[in-house]
Amino acid sequence: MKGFSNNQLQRYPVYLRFFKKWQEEGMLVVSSPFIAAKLGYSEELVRKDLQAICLKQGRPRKGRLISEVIADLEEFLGYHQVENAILVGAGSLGGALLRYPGFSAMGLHIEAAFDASYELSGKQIAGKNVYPMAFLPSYVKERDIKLAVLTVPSEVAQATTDTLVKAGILGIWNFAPITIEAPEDVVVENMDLSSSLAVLRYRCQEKKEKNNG
Amino acid sequence: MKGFSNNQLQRYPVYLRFFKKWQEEGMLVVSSPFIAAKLGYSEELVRKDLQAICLKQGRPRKGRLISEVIADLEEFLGYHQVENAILVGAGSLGGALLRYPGFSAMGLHIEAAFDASYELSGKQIAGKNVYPMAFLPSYVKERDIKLAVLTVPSEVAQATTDTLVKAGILGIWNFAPITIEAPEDVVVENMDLSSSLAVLRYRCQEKKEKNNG
DNA sequence: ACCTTTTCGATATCTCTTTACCGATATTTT
DNA sequence: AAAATATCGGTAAAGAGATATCGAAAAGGT
Repeated sequence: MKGFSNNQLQRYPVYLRFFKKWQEEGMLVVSSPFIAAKLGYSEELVRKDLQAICLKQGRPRKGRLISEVIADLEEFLGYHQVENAILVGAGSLGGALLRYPGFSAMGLHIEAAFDASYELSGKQIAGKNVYPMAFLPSYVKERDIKLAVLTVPSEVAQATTDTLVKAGILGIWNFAPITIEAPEDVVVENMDLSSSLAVLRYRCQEKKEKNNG
Repeated sequence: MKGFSNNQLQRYPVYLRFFKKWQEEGMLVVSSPFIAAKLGYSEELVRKDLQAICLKQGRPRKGRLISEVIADLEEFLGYHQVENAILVGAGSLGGALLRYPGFSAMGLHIEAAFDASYELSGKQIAGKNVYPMAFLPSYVKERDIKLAVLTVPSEVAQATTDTLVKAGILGIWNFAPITIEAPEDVVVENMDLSSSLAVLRYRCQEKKEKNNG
Protein backbone atom coordinates (compact mmCIF):
# COMPACT_ATOMS: atom_id res chain seq x y z
CA MET A 1 0.00 0.00 0.00
CA LYS A 2 1.34 3.39 -0.97
CA GLY A 3 0.44 7.04 -0.99
CA PHE A 4 -0.97 9.08 -3.82
CA SER A 5 0.32 12.46 -4.88
CA ASN A 6 -2.09 15.28 -5.62
CA ASN A 7 -1.20 15.13 -9.30
CA GLN A 8 -1.95 11.45 -9.43
CA LEU A 9 -5.25 11.87 -7.58
CA GLN A 10 -6.29 14.58 -9.99
CA ARG A 11 -5.68 12.34 -12.97
CA TYR A 12 -8.20 9.71 -11.90
CA PRO A 13 -11.32 11.78 -12.63
CA VAL A 14 -9.83 12.48 -16.04
CA TYR A 15 -9.40 8.77 -16.70
CA LEU A 16 -12.96 8.18 -15.56
CA ARG A 17 -14.39 10.73 -17.98
CA PHE A 18 -12.59 9.15 -20.90
CA PHE A 19 -13.48 5.60 -19.92
CA LYS A 20 -17.16 6.57 -19.67
CA LYS A 21 -16.99 8.24 -23.05
CA TRP A 22 -15.45 5.13 -24.60
CA GLN A 23 -18.03 2.94 -22.93
CA GLU A 24 -20.80 5.06 -24.43
CA GLU A 25 -19.16 4.67 -27.82
CA GLY A 26 -19.47 0.91 -27.45
CA MET A 27 -15.86 0.05 -26.74
CA LEU A 28 -15.17 -2.82 -24.35
CA VAL A 29 -11.40 -2.96 -23.85
CA VAL A 30 -8.61 -0.38 -23.99
CA SER A 31 -4.85 -0.72 -23.82
CA SER A 32 -2.46 1.56 -21.98
CA PRO A 33 -0.84 2.87 -25.18
CA PHE A 34 -4.28 3.80 -26.46
CA ILE A 35 -5.19 5.59 -23.26
CA ALA A 36 -1.85 7.37 -23.17
CA ALA A 37 -2.27 8.63 -26.71
CA LYS A 38 -5.76 9.96 -26.07
CA LEU A 39 -5.06 11.67 -22.74
CA GLY A 40 -1.60 12.93 -23.59
CA TYR A 41 0.11 10.99 -20.81
CA SER A 42 2.99 8.57 -21.17
CA GLU A 43 2.25 4.88 -21.52
CA GLU A 44 4.11 4.04 -18.31
CA LEU A 45 2.28 6.65 -16.29
CA VAL A 46 -1.04 5.20 -17.35
CA ARG A 47 0.06 1.71 -16.34
CA LYS A 48 1.28 2.85 -12.97
CA ASP A 49 -1.86 4.88 -12.28
CA LEU A 50 -4.20 2.04 -13.19
CA GLN A 51 -2.13 -0.64 -11.48
CA ALA A 52 -2.42 1.35 -8.27
CA ILE A 53 -6.20 1.19 -8.14
CA CYS A 54 -7.35 -1.73 -10.30
CA LEU A 55 -8.18 -5.04 -8.68
CA LYS A 56 -7.54 -7.20 -11.73
CA GLN A 57 -4.53 -7.17 -14.01
CA GLY A 58 -4.62 -6.04 -17.57
CA ARG A 59 -4.41 -8.66 -20.27
CA PRO A 60 -1.35 -8.73 -22.50
CA ARG A 61 -2.03 -7.71 -26.07
CA LYS A 62 -5.54 -6.56 -25.17
CA GLY A 63 -5.57 -4.14 -22.28
CA ARG A 64 -8.18 -3.59 -19.60
CA LEU A 65 -11.92 -4.11 -19.53
CA ILE A 66 -13.51 -0.68 -19.57
CA SER A 67 -16.38 -1.63 -17.29
CA GLU A 68 -14.01 -3.00 -14.68
CA VAL A 69 -11.78 0.05 -14.68
CA ILE A 70 -14.80 2.33 -14.36
CA ALA A 71 -15.96 0.35 -11.36
CA ASP A 72 -12.50 0.48 -9.80
CA LEU A 73 -12.13 4.20 -10.47
CA GLU A 74 -15.53 5.00 -9.01
CA GLU A 75 -14.83 2.84 -6.01
CA PHE A 76 -11.50 4.50 -5.43
CA LEU A 77 -12.92 7.99 -5.87
CA GLY A 78 -15.70 7.19 -3.45
CA TYR A 79 -18.48 7.75 -5.97
CA HIS A 80 -20.37 4.71 -4.71
CA GLN A 81 -20.80 5.91 -1.17
CA VAL A 82 -22.80 9.10 -0.80
CA GLU A 83 -21.16 11.80 1.28
CA ASN A 84 -23.47 14.45 2.69
CA ALA A 85 -22.22 18.00 2.70
CA ILE A 86 -23.39 21.53 3.31
CA LEU A 87 -22.67 24.70 1.40
CA VAL A 88 -21.94 27.94 3.18
CA GLY A 89 -22.51 31.21 1.36
CA ALA A 90 -25.39 31.05 -1.08
CA GLY A 91 -24.30 33.93 -3.31
CA SER A 92 -23.95 33.65 -7.04
CA LEU A 93 -21.10 31.15 -6.94
CA GLY A 94 -22.73 29.18 -4.14
CA GLY A 95 -25.98 29.15 -6.07
CA ALA A 96 -24.20 27.92 -9.16
CA LEU A 97 -22.72 25.01 -7.21
CA LEU A 98 -26.08 24.21 -5.63
CA ARG A 99 -27.56 24.04 -9.12
CA TYR A 100 -24.73 21.97 -10.54
CA PRO A 101 -26.15 18.53 -11.34
CA GLY A 102 -22.83 16.70 -11.63
CA PHE A 103 -22.11 16.20 -7.93
CA SER A 104 -24.56 13.37 -7.42
CA ALA A 105 -22.64 11.19 -9.86
CA MET A 106 -19.55 11.84 -7.74
CA GLY A 107 -21.29 10.69 -4.59
CA LEU A 108 -21.45 14.21 -3.22
CA HIS A 109 -24.81 15.30 -1.86
CA ILE A 110 -25.03 18.95 -0.89
CA GLU A 111 -28.13 18.70 1.23
CA ALA A 112 -28.50 22.24 2.52
CA ALA A 113 -27.07 25.74 2.33
CA PHE A 114 -26.37 28.40 4.94
CA ASP A 115 -26.15 32.13 4.44
CA ALA A 116 -25.76 35.20 6.58
CA SER A 117 -28.35 37.11 4.57
CA TYR A 118 -31.84 37.18 6.08
CA GLU A 119 -33.33 37.60 2.63
CA LEU A 120 -32.06 34.23 1.51
CA SER A 121 -32.75 32.19 4.61
CA GLY A 122 -35.99 30.31 4.50
CA LYS A 123 -35.90 30.20 0.72
CA GLN A 124 -34.79 27.39 -1.53
CA ILE A 125 -32.12 27.21 -4.21
CA ALA A 126 -32.25 24.25 -6.57
CA GLY A 127 -34.66 22.59 -4.17
CA LYS A 128 -32.30 22.90 -1.23
CA ASN A 129 -33.15 24.83 1.91
CA VAL A 130 -31.12 27.88 2.82
CA TYR A 131 -30.77 28.28 6.58
CA PRO A 132 -29.39 31.16 8.63
CA MET A 133 -25.85 30.76 9.87
CA ALA A 134 -27.05 30.39 13.45
CA PHE A 135 -28.51 26.99 12.58
CA LEU A 136 -25.22 25.66 11.23
CA PRO A 137 -23.58 24.18 14.36
CA SER A 138 -26.59 22.18 15.49
CA TYR A 139 -27.37 21.05 11.95
CA VAL A 140 -23.84 19.79 11.38
CA LYS A 141 -23.75 17.98 14.69
CA GLU A 142 -27.18 16.38 14.42
CA ARG A 143 -26.71 15.19 10.87
CA ASP A 144 -23.04 14.34 11.38
CA ILE A 145 -21.89 16.35 8.38
CA LYS A 146 -18.17 16.13 7.72
CA LEU A 147 -17.76 18.13 4.51
CA ALA A 148 -18.46 21.80 3.78
CA VAL A 149 -18.31 23.81 0.58
CA LEU A 150 -17.16 27.33 1.40
CA THR A 151 -18.40 30.03 -0.98
CA VAL A 152 -18.61 33.06 1.32
CA PRO A 153 -16.93 36.42 0.60
CA SER A 154 -13.26 36.39 1.52
CA GLU A 155 -13.73 38.92 4.32
CA VAL A 156 -15.71 36.40 6.36
CA ALA A 157 -14.02 33.22 5.10
CA GLN A 158 -11.74 32.80 8.09
CA ALA A 159 -14.49 33.45 10.64
CA THR A 160 -16.76 31.03 8.81
CA THR A 161 -13.99 28.45 8.76
CA ASP A 162 -13.63 28.76 12.52
CA THR A 163 -17.35 28.18 12.90
CA LEU A 164 -17.21 25.13 10.66
CA VAL A 165 -14.25 23.66 12.50
CA LYS A 166 -15.89 24.20 15.86
CA ALA A 167 -19.02 22.51 14.56
CA GLY A 168 -17.01 19.41 13.70
CA ILE A 169 -16.43 19.72 9.97
CA LEU A 170 -13.42 17.68 8.82
CA GLY A 171 -13.10 18.73 5.18
CA ILE A 172 -13.49 22.17 3.64
CA TRP A 173 -13.72 22.80 -0.08
CA ASN A 174 -12.67 26.41 -0.20
CA PHE A 175 -13.78 28.61 -3.10
CA ALA A 176 -12.99 31.88 -1.35
CA PRO A 177 -9.96 33.69 -2.78
CA ILE A 178 -8.04 33.53 0.45
CA THR A 179 -5.81 31.09 2.29
CA ILE A 180 -7.82 29.92 5.25
CA GLU A 181 -6.25 28.56 8.39
CA ALA A 182 -7.56 25.39 9.94
CA PRO A 183 -6.26 22.84 12.47
CA GLU A 184 -4.05 19.95 11.40
CA ASP A 185 -6.86 17.42 11.42
CA VAL A 186 -9.08 19.41 9.06
CA VAL A 187 -8.47 18.99 5.34
CA VAL A 188 -8.69 22.11 3.20
CA GLU A 189 -8.78 21.94 -0.57
CA ASN A 190 -8.67 25.23 -2.43
CA MET A 191 -10.32 26.02 -5.75
CA ASP A 192 -8.18 29.05 -6.35
CA LEU A 193 -9.13 31.15 -9.36
CA SER A 194 -6.08 33.38 -9.09
CA SER A 195 -3.69 30.42 -9.04
CA SER A 196 -5.34 28.83 -12.02
CA LEU A 197 -5.34 32.13 -13.89
CA ALA A 198 -1.65 32.60 -13.08
CA VAL A 199 -0.83 29.33 -14.81
CA LEU A 200 -3.01 30.16 -17.82
CA ARG A 201 -1.54 33.60 -18.36
CA TYR A 202 2.06 32.51 -17.86
CA ARG A 203 1.70 29.64 -20.31
CA CYS A 204 0.07 31.98 -22.85
CA GLN A 205 2.86 34.53 -22.46
CA GLU A 206 5.44 31.77 -22.73
CA LYS A 207 3.91 30.52 -25.95
CA LYS A 208 3.65 34.01 -27.38
CA GLU A 209 7.33 34.67 -26.70
CA LYS A 210 8.28 31.37 -28.28
CA ASN A 211 6.38 32.22 -31.45
CA ASN A 212 7.69 35.77 -31.72
CA GLY A 213 11.34 35.00 -31.20
CA MET B 1 16.23 32.63 -17.26
CA LYS B 2 14.41 29.48 -16.26
CA GLY B 3 11.05 27.81 -16.45
CA PHE B 4 8.35 27.76 -13.85
CA SER B 5 6.47 24.67 -12.78
CA ASN B 6 2.73 24.80 -12.35
CA ASN B 7 3.09 24.36 -8.62
CA GLN B 8 5.46 27.28 -8.42
CA LEU B 9 3.22 29.49 -10.56
CA GLN B 10 0.27 28.68 -8.34
CA ARG B 11 2.14 29.75 -5.25
CA TYR B 12 2.69 33.33 -6.42
CA PRO B 13 -0.92 34.48 -6.03
CA VAL B 14 -0.81 33.02 -2.52
CA TYR B 15 2.30 35.06 -1.72
CA LEU B 16 0.61 38.14 -3.13
CA ARG B 17 -2.45 37.76 -0.92
CA PHE B 18 -0.34 37.47 2.20
CA PHE B 19 1.92 40.38 1.27
CA LYS B 20 -1.10 42.60 0.68
CA LYS B 21 -2.55 41.55 4.00
CA TRP B 22 0.70 42.40 5.78
CA GLN B 23 0.91 45.71 3.97
CA GLU B 24 -2.58 46.57 5.16
CA GLU B 25 -1.52 45.70 8.68
CA GLY B 26 1.21 48.29 8.40
CA MET B 27 4.22 46.01 8.04
CA LEU B 28 7.05 47.18 5.80
CA VAL B 29 9.57 44.32 5.64
CA VAL B 30 9.30 40.53 5.92
CA SER B 31 11.95 37.83 6.06
CA SER B 32 11.81 34.46 4.35
CA PRO B 33 11.56 32.53 7.64
CA PHE B 34 8.58 34.66 8.62
CA ILE B 35 6.87 34.09 5.27
CA ALA B 36 7.61 30.39 5.42
CA ALA B 37 6.08 30.07 8.88
CA LYS B 38 2.92 31.91 7.89
CA LEU B 39 2.31 30.15 4.58
CA GLY B 40 3.41 26.71 5.68
CA TYR B 41 6.21 26.47 3.13
CA SER B 42 9.87 25.80 3.81
CA GLU B 43 12.22 28.71 4.24
CA GLU B 44 14.29 27.66 1.24
CA LEU B 45 11.30 27.31 -1.04
CA VAL B 46 10.24 30.86 -0.23
CA ARG B 47 13.71 32.16 -1.02
CA LYS B 48 13.86 30.32 -4.30
CA ASP B 49 10.38 31.47 -5.33
CA LEU B 50 11.06 35.12 -4.55
CA GLN B 51 14.56 35.12 -5.99
CA ALA B 52 13.08 33.95 -9.26
CA ILE B 53 10.85 37.00 -9.72
CA CYS B 54 12.23 39.82 -7.54
CA LEU B 55 14.40 42.46 -9.15
CA LYS B 56 16.24 43.47 -5.99
CA GLN B 57 17.92 41.23 -3.47
CA GLY B 58 16.68 40.74 0.03
CA ARG B 59 18.65 42.36 2.83
CA PRO B 60 20.40 40.10 5.33
CA ARG B 61 18.90 40.18 8.79
CA LYS B 62 15.90 42.15 7.54
CA GLY B 63 14.26 40.49 4.60
CA ARG B 64 12.42 42.04 1.70
CA LEU B 65 10.48 45.28 1.32
CA ILE B 66 6.81 44.35 1.13
CA SER B 67 5.94 47.09 -1.37
CA GLU B 68 8.70 45.99 -3.72
CA VAL B 69 7.72 42.33 -3.63
CA ILE B 70 4.08 43.22 -4.27
CA ALA B 71 5.13 45.24 -7.29
CA ASP B 72 7.32 42.40 -8.55
CA LEU B 73 4.60 39.80 -7.98
CA GLU B 74 1.96 41.87 -9.75
CA GLU B 75 4.32 42.57 -12.60
CA PHE B 76 5.16 38.90 -12.95
CA LEU B 77 1.53 37.83 -12.75
CA GLY B 78 0.58 40.39 -15.37
CA TYR B 79 -1.79 42.29 -13.11
CA HIS B 80 -0.53 45.64 -14.41
CA GLN B 81 -1.46 45.05 -18.00
CA VAL B 82 -5.16 44.57 -18.62
CA GLU B 83 -6.06 41.52 -20.68
CA ASN B 84 -9.45 41.56 -22.34
CA ALA B 85 -11.42 38.34 -22.38
CA ILE B 86 -14.83 36.98 -23.20
CA LEU B 87 -16.97 34.49 -21.36
CA VAL B 88 -18.88 31.80 -23.21
CA GLY B 89 -21.89 30.22 -21.54
CA ALA B 90 -23.77 32.64 -19.33
CA GLY B 91 -25.48 30.06 -17.13
CA SER B 92 -25.34 30.10 -13.38
CA LEU B 93 -21.61 29.50 -13.18
CA GLY B 94 -20.87 31.90 -16.01
CA GLY B 95 -23.07 34.50 -14.34
CA ALA B 96 -21.24 34.03 -11.07
CA LEU B 97 -17.92 34.65 -12.80
CA LEU B 98 -19.29 37.70 -14.61
CA ARG B 99 -20.37 39.09 -11.26
CA TYR B 100 -17.09 38.27 -9.53
CA PRO B 101 -15.39 41.59 -8.73
CA GLY B 102 -11.90 40.18 -8.12
CA PHE B 103 -10.77 39.81 -11.72
CA SER B 104 -10.08 43.49 -12.33
CA ALA B 105 -7.38 43.47 -9.66
CA MET B 106 -5.78 40.59 -11.56
CA GLY B 107 -5.75 42.54 -14.79
CA LEU B 108 -8.45 40.38 -16.30
CA HIS B 109 -11.30 42.21 -17.95
CA ILE B 110 -14.19 40.06 -19.06
CA GLU B 111 -15.79 42.52 -21.41
CA ALA B 112 -18.65 40.52 -22.84
CA ALA B 113 -20.47 37.21 -22.67
CA PHE B 114 -21.88 34.87 -25.30
CA ASP B 115 -24.65 32.35 -24.91
CA ALA B 116 -26.63 30.01 -27.14
CA SER B 117 -29.89 30.87 -25.43
CA TYR B 118 -32.02 33.46 -27.18
CA GLU B 119 -33.56 34.50 -23.89
CA LEU B 120 -30.24 35.70 -22.55
CA SER B 121 -28.85 37.41 -25.62
CA GLY B 122 -29.46 41.12 -25.69
CA LYS B 123 -29.62 41.26 -21.91
CA GLN B 124 -26.92 42.25 -19.50
CA ILE B 125 -25.29 40.42 -16.61
CA ALA B 126 -23.28 42.47 -14.16
CA GLY B 127 -23.32 45.30 -16.66
CA LYS B 128 -21.87 43.17 -19.43
CA ASN B 129 -23.65 42.48 -22.69
CA VAL B 130 -24.66 38.94 -23.54
CA TYR B 131 -24.45 38.28 -27.26
CA PRO B 132 -25.65 35.31 -29.31
CA MET B 133 -23.02 32.77 -30.25
CA ALA B 134 -23.21 33.79 -33.90
CA PHE B 135 -21.57 37.11 -33.02
CA LEU B 136 -18.57 35.48 -31.40
CA PRO B 137 -16.16 35.02 -34.32
CA SER B 138 -16.43 38.57 -35.62
CA TYR B 139 -16.30 40.03 -32.10
CA VAL B 140 -13.15 38.12 -31.23
CA LYS B 141 -11.44 39.08 -34.46
CA GLU B 142 -12.39 42.74 -34.39
CA ARG B 143 -11.42 43.27 -30.77
CA ASP B 144 -8.42 40.97 -30.99
CA ILE B 145 -9.49 38.93 -27.96
CA LYS B 146 -7.03 36.22 -27.00
CA LEU B 147 -8.57 34.75 -23.84
CA ALA B 148 -11.89 32.99 -23.30
CA VAL B 149 -13.60 31.72 -20.17
CA LEU B 150 -15.51 28.56 -21.03
CA THR B 151 -18.57 27.89 -18.86
CA VAL B 152 -20.85 26.04 -21.25
CA PRO B 153 -22.45 22.66 -20.53
CA SER B 154 -20.04 19.82 -21.17
CA GLU B 155 -22.09 18.46 -24.08
CA VAL B 156 -21.23 21.51 -26.18
CA ALA B 157 -17.81 22.27 -24.67
CA GLN B 158 -15.83 20.66 -27.48
CA ALA B 159 -17.86 22.27 -30.24
CA THR B 160 -17.57 25.63 -28.51
CA THR B 161 -13.83 25.14 -28.16
CA ASP B 162 -13.55 24.51 -31.87
CA THR B 163 -15.43 27.75 -32.53
CA LEU B 164 -13.14 29.66 -30.18
CA VAL B 165 -9.99 28.23 -31.73
CA LYS B 166 -11.19 29.03 -35.21
CA ALA B 167 -11.95 32.57 -34.12
CA GLY B 168 -8.35 33.02 -33.00
CA ILE B 169 -8.53 32.52 -29.23
CA LEU B 170 -5.13 31.52 -27.78
CA GLY B 171 -6.02 30.75 -24.16
CA ILE B 172 -9.05 28.92 -22.77
CA TRP B 173 -9.97 28.85 -19.11
CA ASN B 174 -12.11 25.75 -19.06
CA PHE B 175 -14.72 25.32 -16.34
CA ALA B 176 -16.62 22.56 -18.13
CA PRO B 177 -16.20 19.13 -16.53
CA ILE B 178 -14.61 17.63 -19.59
CA THR B 179 -11.17 17.39 -21.17
CA ILE B 180 -11.33 19.57 -24.24
CA GLU B 181 -9.06 19.11 -27.19
CA ALA B 182 -7.31 22.06 -28.73
CA PRO B 183 -4.33 22.60 -31.05
CA GLU B 184 -0.77 22.77 -29.70
CA ASP B 185 -0.59 26.54 -29.83
CA VAL B 186 -3.72 27.06 -27.73
CA VAL B 187 -3.28 26.98 -23.96
CA VAL B 188 -6.02 25.26 -21.96
CA GLU B 189 -6.22 25.59 -18.21
CA ASN B 190 -8.85 23.49 -16.47
CA MET B 191 -10.74 24.38 -13.32
CA ASP B 192 -11.74 20.81 -12.68
CA LEU B 193 -14.21 20.34 -9.83
CA SER B 194 -13.97 16.55 -9.93
CA SER B 195 -10.18 16.57 -9.67
CA SER B 196 -10.24 18.96 -6.76
CA LEU B 197 -12.93 16.95 -5.05
CA ALA B 198 -10.91 13.78 -5.58
CA VAL B 199 -8.00 15.26 -3.66
CA LEU B 200 -10.25 16.53 -0.87
CA ARG B 201 -12.03 13.26 -0.35
CA TYR B 202 -8.89 11.13 -0.51
CA ARG B 203 -7.08 13.31 2.02
CA CYS B 204 -10.12 13.18 4.32
CA GLN B 205 -10.30 9.40 4.05
CA GLU B 206 -6.57 9.14 4.64
CA LYS B 207 -6.82 11.25 7.76
CA LYS B 208 -9.79 9.31 9.04
CA GLU B 209 -7.94 6.01 8.61
CA LYS B 210 -4.90 7.40 10.37
CA ASN B 211 -6.99 8.44 13.35
CA ASN B 212 -8.91 5.20 13.57
CA GLY B 213 -5.99 2.84 13.19
C1' DA C 1 34.51 49.71 17.03
C1' DC C 2 34.02 44.87 17.39
C1' DC C 3 31.55 40.75 17.97
C1' DT C 4 27.30 38.19 17.63
C1' DT C 5 23.30 37.00 15.33
C1' DT C 6 20.24 36.55 11.67
C1' DT C 7 19.16 36.27 7.02
C1' DC C 8 20.73 36.18 2.50
C1' DG C 9 22.16 33.75 -2.01
C1' DA C 10 24.39 29.79 -4.03
C1' DT C 11 25.42 25.03 -4.18
C1' DA C 12 24.68 20.31 -2.99
C1' DT C 13 21.75 16.59 -1.45
C1' DC C 14 17.74 14.18 -1.22
C1' DT C 15 13.22 12.65 -2.16
C1' DC C 16 9.49 11.97 -5.10
C1' DT C 17 7.49 11.59 -9.71
C1' DT C 18 7.96 10.27 -14.17
C1' DT C 19 10.09 7.80 -17.85
C1' DA C 20 12.70 3.99 -19.81
C1' DC C 21 13.83 -0.77 -19.99
C1' DC C 22 13.18 -5.87 -19.81
C1' DG C 23 11.52 -10.47 -19.32
C1' DA C 24 6.97 -12.70 -19.25
C1' DT C 25 2.51 -13.78 -21.26
C1' DA C 26 -1.32 -14.20 -24.00
C1' DT C 27 -3.36 -13.33 -28.45
C1' DT C 28 -3.01 -13.29 -33.30
C1' DT C 29 -1.20 -14.91 -37.52
C1' DT C 30 0.88 -18.17 -40.58
C1' DA D 1 0.62 -25.95 -33.76
C1' DA D 2 4.34 -22.86 -33.86
C1' DA D 3 6.08 -18.26 -34.53
C1' DA D 4 5.48 -13.50 -34.25
C1' DT D 5 4.05 -9.47 -31.80
C1' DA D 6 1.90 -6.27 -28.85
C1' DT D 7 0.97 -5.39 -24.16
C1' DC D 8 1.60 -6.45 -19.49
C1' DG D 9 3.92 -5.90 -14.70
C1' DG D 10 7.99 -4.97 -12.24
C1' DT D 11 12.37 -2.77 -11.62
C1' DA D 12 15.95 0.53 -12.73
C1' DA D 13 17.29 5.08 -14.33
C1' DA D 14 16.37 9.89 -15.01
C1' DG D 15 14.47 14.19 -14.10
C1' DA D 16 12.18 17.65 -11.17
C1' DG D 17 11.12 19.72 -7.11
C1' DA D 18 11.88 20.59 -2.50
C1' DT D 19 15.08 20.62 1.36
C1' DA D 20 19.47 21.03 3.76
C1' DT D 21 24.04 23.06 4.05
C1' DC D 22 27.49 26.72 3.81
C1' DG D 23 30.07 31.04 3.36
C1' DA D 24 29.01 36.03 3.02
C1' DA D 25 26.94 40.25 4.43
C1' DA D 26 24.54 43.44 7.10
C1' DA D 27 21.99 44.84 11.14
C1' DG D 28 22.04 45.07 16.18
C1' DG D 29 24.05 44.64 20.58
C1' DT D 30 28.11 45.07 23.73
